Amino acid sequence: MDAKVMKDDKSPEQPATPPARRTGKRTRIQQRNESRILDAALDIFSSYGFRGATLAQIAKGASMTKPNLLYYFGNKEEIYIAVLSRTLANWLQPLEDLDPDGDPVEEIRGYIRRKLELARDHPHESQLFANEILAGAPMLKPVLEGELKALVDEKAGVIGRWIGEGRLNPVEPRHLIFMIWATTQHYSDFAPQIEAVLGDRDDWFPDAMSTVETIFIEGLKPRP
Amino acid sequence: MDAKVMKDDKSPEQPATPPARRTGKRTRIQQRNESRILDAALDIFSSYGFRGATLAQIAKGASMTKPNLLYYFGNKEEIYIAVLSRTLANWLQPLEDLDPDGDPVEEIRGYIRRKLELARDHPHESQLFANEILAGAPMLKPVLEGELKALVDEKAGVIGRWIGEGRLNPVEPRHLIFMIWATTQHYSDFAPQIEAVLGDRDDWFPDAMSTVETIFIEGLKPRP
DNA sequence: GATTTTTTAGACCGATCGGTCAAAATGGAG
DNA sequence: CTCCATTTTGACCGATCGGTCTAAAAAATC
Repeated sequence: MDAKVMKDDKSPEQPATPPARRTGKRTRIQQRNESRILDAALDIFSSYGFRGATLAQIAKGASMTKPNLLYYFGNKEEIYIAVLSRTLANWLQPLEDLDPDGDPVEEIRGYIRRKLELARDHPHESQLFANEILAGAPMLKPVLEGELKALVDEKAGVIGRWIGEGRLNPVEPRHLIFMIWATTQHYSDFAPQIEAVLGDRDDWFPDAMSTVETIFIEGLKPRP
Repeated sequence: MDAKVMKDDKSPEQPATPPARRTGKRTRIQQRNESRILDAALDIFSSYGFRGATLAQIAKGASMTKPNLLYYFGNKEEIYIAVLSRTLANWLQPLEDLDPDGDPVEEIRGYIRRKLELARDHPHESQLFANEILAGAPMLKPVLEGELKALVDEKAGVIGRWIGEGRLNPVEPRHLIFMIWATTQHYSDFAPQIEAVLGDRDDWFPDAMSTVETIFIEGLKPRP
């Protein structure tokens, strides 16, 4: 397997292979089963990665037989790519929302909050990418070097300008972005560790948010 | 597989099964091969996790045949546990070095530096734990709830005392520790992403260190 | 209700998985 | 060199992997 997420620009979520009725549209059964498959696949792939996941697990999670699963997606890699693609947009959205014309401190506070809420509400999506990148990002590398790098470059420029105007402490903008990714995604990716250390309380969000916010905001706000 | 790293306290690194000569000591060949196996296993397990890794890969990495590998370790899980155990000490060391009697800001600066150097110099060890935890920490959970939780509780107490004395800004100490773990380990675990975004320059350390240091230190230093 | 299309699943396939075994090769001590 | 413990390996095993094929069941169309 090697690197080709997001080939077709049209029909952003259509899973390639599955049959199209004589009347061009997709059946309700198709829609239901495809989304059930992608949901189950996200569960499994996000825990075990591409190699560690098995079609049997995914089929079971989607409450169907393995051949039935392969009726909708040609092979394992196709499912994996479909899951990655479906998740990619949500993944990039919060950074895209960083507004160059907003107040620097408030924009960064908002970005942190959006990422942390994403970590709380959709941990599997974060874990999916974590597994992919740990394995060397074989499928996602082109995206990282393309779309992601472009987006980071753009937003790093914005942050750099804020710093140049003296509205934020001088830091390397790209590494600031990495830090925000790291701290927020940590609450998804290392959830078992956090639960173990905190003692399984699932109300970590307020403390996490206030601590992360304090460090970043106080760390970035220029001293008067 | 389920949860039993670190059962025997004596002989901290002895891989259980392998034969002991009539004269009690370990052969040079044993030592050489065992360490080659553990090195190779770290490479593979850290990329693909327990399930995704194969004995054939590890054997190839250790330049031996698969049955030969299984002459030294009884099965896959035994190798995995041995690798986790060998890595555990280094993993916990930096936090243990946090000195309650030191200057709070300097202690935290030192802790960040030690963790970031570890991320630069031994990325595979970080990735190994990342994979284990992403998979739900099936083997490591007892360690997380035991040793790790105890260590974090202790050091959180220290940080809490510093905060009580007004020597650090008020944050939740455990989440501060999580943040430091997250930001530093990020440079190991997400290395492909960082390289992709930065454009493959491998001199990220200085910028990373100064940015991380600025945010944390300025974020924690009480305003006069 | 008949017919055609879409969906489902049982049986099965070669490849690879983790692991075994017995026999050959090697190493070290006398 | 001899002898015996240690190490190495080729052949092999059942289970599971991703994936195929075919035929029946179920929907949709007429």
